Amino acid sequence: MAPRGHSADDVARAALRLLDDHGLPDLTMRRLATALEVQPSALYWHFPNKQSLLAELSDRIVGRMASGPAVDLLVEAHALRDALLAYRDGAEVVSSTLALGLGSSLAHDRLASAVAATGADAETARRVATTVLHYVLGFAWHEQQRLHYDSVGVRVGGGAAGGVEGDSAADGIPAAEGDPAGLASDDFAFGLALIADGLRARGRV
Amino acid sequence: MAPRGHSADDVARAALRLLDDHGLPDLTMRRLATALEVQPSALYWHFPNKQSLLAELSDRIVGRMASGPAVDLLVEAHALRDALLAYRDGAEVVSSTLALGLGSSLAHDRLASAVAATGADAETARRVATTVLHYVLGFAWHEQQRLHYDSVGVRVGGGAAGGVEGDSAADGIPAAEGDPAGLASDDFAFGLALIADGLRARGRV
DNA sequence: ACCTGAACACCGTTCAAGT
DNA sequence: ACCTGAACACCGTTCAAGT
Repeated sequence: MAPRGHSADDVARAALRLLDDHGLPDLTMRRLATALEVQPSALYWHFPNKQSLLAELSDRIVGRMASGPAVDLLVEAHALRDALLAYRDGAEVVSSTLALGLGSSLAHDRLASAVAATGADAETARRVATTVLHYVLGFAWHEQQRLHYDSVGVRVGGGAAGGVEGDSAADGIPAAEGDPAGLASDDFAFGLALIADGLRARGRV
Repeated sequence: MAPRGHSADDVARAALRLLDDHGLPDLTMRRLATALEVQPSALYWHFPNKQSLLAELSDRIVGRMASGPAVDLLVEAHALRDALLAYRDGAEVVSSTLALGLGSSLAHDRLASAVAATGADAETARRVATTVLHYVLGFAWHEQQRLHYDSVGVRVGGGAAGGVEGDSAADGIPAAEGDPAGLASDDFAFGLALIADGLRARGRV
């Protein structure tokens, strides 16, 4: 019953479970060690540091995108969003990992392939993929954050006083009012279609 | 000489300086307190917690966008990027703050105004602004991260082993090869123009 | 109004040593 | 190959008390 002899895969799977159950702030090396019934230091035999563990989680999350050939940009973008939303705080994990230059390039590669399939040159495909990737990551992160503290009921107003005399509304990003679980999807599809239209318009010129 | 009687503005300014000089990971409440020659607990008289302090910094960074009427989407988007890049780790601070639903909506508002100025309805303006906002934040964050560890010389390769048998290249996001300080700007303008083209194409339909 | 002192409950990481 | 034990150098936050 006492589990001795963990693999790196065991660690990553336990971490993914901890992430999904309790969120990124609670995913600490110490809690993970407790979940695996080992000392914190034991984790460093499997991963050199926490960031490389997060990169592994990022790859597993993005890995949920289908493995067949990428043919359609909108399909791939939606698949990426679905993958990010499949785990609690998934968008933040992937976003941060990619921003650090870590993690696999699977998402970017699949988006670029889909663009290239329309006849675009490689450079254009790369750039469009970058645009869509940043859009999807940013949107999903924001969306996931709202889903989370909507469920907890937390909602914060303005910030502390400051010298800058901005008469900012200080209401955070203008919320998708009410957000009956469909509005966010509509907004997501809108932005995506906008970019796709831009790509098509480019083809006409 | 001994500085007694700090204001919230003093704290925010010192924090902004610490951020710009040493980066977000080194911006701790304890280091900030040391810089101000007070005890860490003193900071909690001015800000209820670290996140609200970061939200104030976010507002000040975004506040660098011009205060006149917003007329052009591309101009506003570039102004936002410039504001984010003006402080070390500025994109991450603003990105995280907005993802948490904190900070002012100045950036989104200005982008939306610029879109509305082209005759678009308010709903479309809101959605386009959201699309552009996420794009700019994601792009700038990624760009800033690379600028940073390019200057330090850090570059990381693949992740730790795992169960998922992905043959991923594990080289991070395909870099803007070489990156002679102009490529990133070109890529940024490309994605932006793509979205703007999409908006125009929409007008034609 | 603004701050100190002291504590609480944590972190990530290293490293010699064990089996 | 995989882990323990113990330590190092930190964190954010609270709160009574001081001036």
